[in-house]
Amino acid sequence: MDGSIDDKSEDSPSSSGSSQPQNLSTVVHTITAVPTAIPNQPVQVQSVIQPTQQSVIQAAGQIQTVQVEEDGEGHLVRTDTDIGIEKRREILSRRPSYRKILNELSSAEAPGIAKIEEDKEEEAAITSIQTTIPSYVQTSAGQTIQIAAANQNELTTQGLQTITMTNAGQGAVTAAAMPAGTTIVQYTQGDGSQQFVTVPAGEVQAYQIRAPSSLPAGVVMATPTGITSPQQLAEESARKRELRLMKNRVAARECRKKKKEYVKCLENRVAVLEQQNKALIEELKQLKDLYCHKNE
DNA sequence: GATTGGGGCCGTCATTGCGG
DNA sequence: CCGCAATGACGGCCCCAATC
Repeated sequence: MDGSIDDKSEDSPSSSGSSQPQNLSTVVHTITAVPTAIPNQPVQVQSVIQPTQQSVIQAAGQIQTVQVEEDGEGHLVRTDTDIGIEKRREILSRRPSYRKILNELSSAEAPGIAKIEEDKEEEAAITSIQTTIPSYVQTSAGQTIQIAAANQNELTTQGLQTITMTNAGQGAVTAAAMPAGTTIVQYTQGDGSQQFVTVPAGEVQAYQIRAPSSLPAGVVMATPTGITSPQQLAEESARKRELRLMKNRVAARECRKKKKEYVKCLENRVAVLEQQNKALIEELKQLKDLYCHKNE
């Protein structure tokens, strides 16, 4: 009975599996406080609803004003009248997005925390390349095709440094490993790692190179036209697999990065809330003293 | 110096939810 | 319904500190 808030719905974000349906619509925050310390009337208490990672999507960072009522046993019970239960259930069933969560957190408070942008600039950079690539492919007859960015500095900062198409017959590094005539699309990521996508022999001219907006920065996808033989089909599926793995690799990297930022953000938030809690306890103590002295 | 246990990072696979 | 991005889970690798 020291005025501390006993939040029974609190749960660690990582401990809740995303596949389990959440049944957290009846969130009751029981606030154990000394009844005599608070006048017998509805009290405005600042509480943060953060029962699971799912709810964090909507609730994290929001200091929500809630109604608190006494339950007859000296406990002050919060009643969630301001959130529709159905809507809440719907919200809770959604899978979390660290980006969304972080943006919620940073917009709700802590102006110092930078928002994660939606990679619009990266996409813009890629788009500018994709308009350039086809003309290179069509006008050059294999050999080595170097595509240099118009604005090298910008591209470097956006994660795409160079894109080089090399005829394996001339390629110094990959010639030994690839069948004669195989073409490799090489790209370099912002972190310096290099990735390759193979293009079967004789298909260089038949490819349209495009960079869909869904691809991560630095990825150029080649789409074959008119594949007929089983070998080509196999190569195509292998290539698709490579692309999928590559994209997933990048996605996993991004996801981990976001997750780390999210955890850091939460830790900061915990620190802030602990401070607030301390201050509130202190204030409560002072008010209590004041109230007692007045009655004497 | 060899071994071992923990922690971090990475790649891959499976799953889920969303948007077209 | 399908394709895709996001994410959890898992295993492998590497590094480091502690112990023998």
